[in-house]
Amino acid sequence: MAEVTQLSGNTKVTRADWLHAARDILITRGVGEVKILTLSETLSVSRSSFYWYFKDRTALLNALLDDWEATNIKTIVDHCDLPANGIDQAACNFFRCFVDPTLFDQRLDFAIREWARRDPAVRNRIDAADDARLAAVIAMFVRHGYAAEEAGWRARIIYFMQLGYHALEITESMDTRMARLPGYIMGFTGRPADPEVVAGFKDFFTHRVTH
Amino acid sequence: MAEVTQLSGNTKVTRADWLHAARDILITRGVGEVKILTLSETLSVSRSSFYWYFKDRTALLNALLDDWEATNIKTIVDHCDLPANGIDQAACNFFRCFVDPTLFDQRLDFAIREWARRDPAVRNRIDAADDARLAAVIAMFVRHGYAAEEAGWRARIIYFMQLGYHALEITESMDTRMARLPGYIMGFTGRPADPEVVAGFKDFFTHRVTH
DNA sequence: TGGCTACTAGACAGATGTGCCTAGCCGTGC
DNA sequence: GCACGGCTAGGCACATCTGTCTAGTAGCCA
Repeated sequence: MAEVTQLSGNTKVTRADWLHAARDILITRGVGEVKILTLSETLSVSRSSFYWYFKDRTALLNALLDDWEATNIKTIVDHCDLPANGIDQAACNFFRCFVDPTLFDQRLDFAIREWARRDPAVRNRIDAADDARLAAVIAMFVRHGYAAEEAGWRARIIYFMQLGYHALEITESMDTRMARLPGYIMGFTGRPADPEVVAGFKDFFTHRVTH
Repeated sequence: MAEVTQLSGNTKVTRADWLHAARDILITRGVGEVKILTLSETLSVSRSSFYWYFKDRTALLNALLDDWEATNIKTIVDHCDLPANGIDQAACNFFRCFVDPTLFDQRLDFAIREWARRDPAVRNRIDAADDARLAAVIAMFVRHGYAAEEAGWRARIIYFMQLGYHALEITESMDTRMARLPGYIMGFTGRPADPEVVAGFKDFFTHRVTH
């Protein structure tokens, strides 16, 4: 919620407030539930005030889509491009995106996918996002000595599996998930994981979450 | 659409017609778009006629959920339990569900998942479904000589990856998908696939689709 | 002080959806 | 041949959401 006292004039909320509230609803309830009436109630502002900041509901949705595109693609691609000593280390870099919600918001990603089912324009944009991400993962495997073909199916397994994991929205303790990490790395890369690399990832995770 | 001429009395559509139309919308547009008004228009029937077959909209949605539960869990569990000479064969049995839409409707499964985000009761039912399916896949690996722990993470990789694959709703030719099959089996099981098994699966696929 | 700008409130019209009620239609069976 | 029961049509009341229009309000600056 905005700091009302710091706003000039008669202003009660900002454009960013509308966007933020809309994003929350998009994630938790889906596009169909992103309603100006509901948002105005949660923001305690008149509904008609919305039209000062946005032309109409579509303009709001487009802004949400732009925000998603700007962050959720780049994060994965960047993490795949990070330097790594071996493929186990590289895989862990990739995993970072998926255990740290500040890096990559999977719930937002799935909300967009659901939206894409109804809107061809959104469909095109998320297809492009998947292509870009998959290309980055493939390049990661190739860089660590995998042949193009093997890199292709390994990249698909690791990327699709991460998506599938979050599609389930499993509520699983991080301990049990971490316990399976060496197995996952073995499965994804075909090579056993260096215990130090595994320890390093667990370290990253605990530090990320605590603060 | 129903064979109107074969219906007795003044009947124009059956309860099954309403269900079928609702299912189509649920899959293509999501729960929120399952509207009695829309359905009545596609069925060319008065909207109020709906209330003869169903108490209200909720009753219709519950019926859809029951139908999904009755088919989409059993199919996967049954295919995991099929006899197989090796794990490559067993994996192919599992894959059958995902290449034959008549066996398992992934789009329906994802429509239910989206619905679960808004409805805790649906959430519980799909969680139970995932547990049952995963248990069946784990048992499949154990039956083919994998230790419990390895069976656990391998089952998760193969099941979550299939879900992730369909979460993307990729439009990929079956040829390119089939070309990656030996690689996928290698990745999922950790063992190379018997070429005969691969050929057998391709055979199953072409025969299933052509008729 | 008084006008300007940026923003907000509330009323209105209209679209779309639900659920209920009543009247009516049409084969079937007495 | 007529009543009955299964099914349908359309109207009514009500709720929800959108977008527009007009009036109004609070700070800023001349």
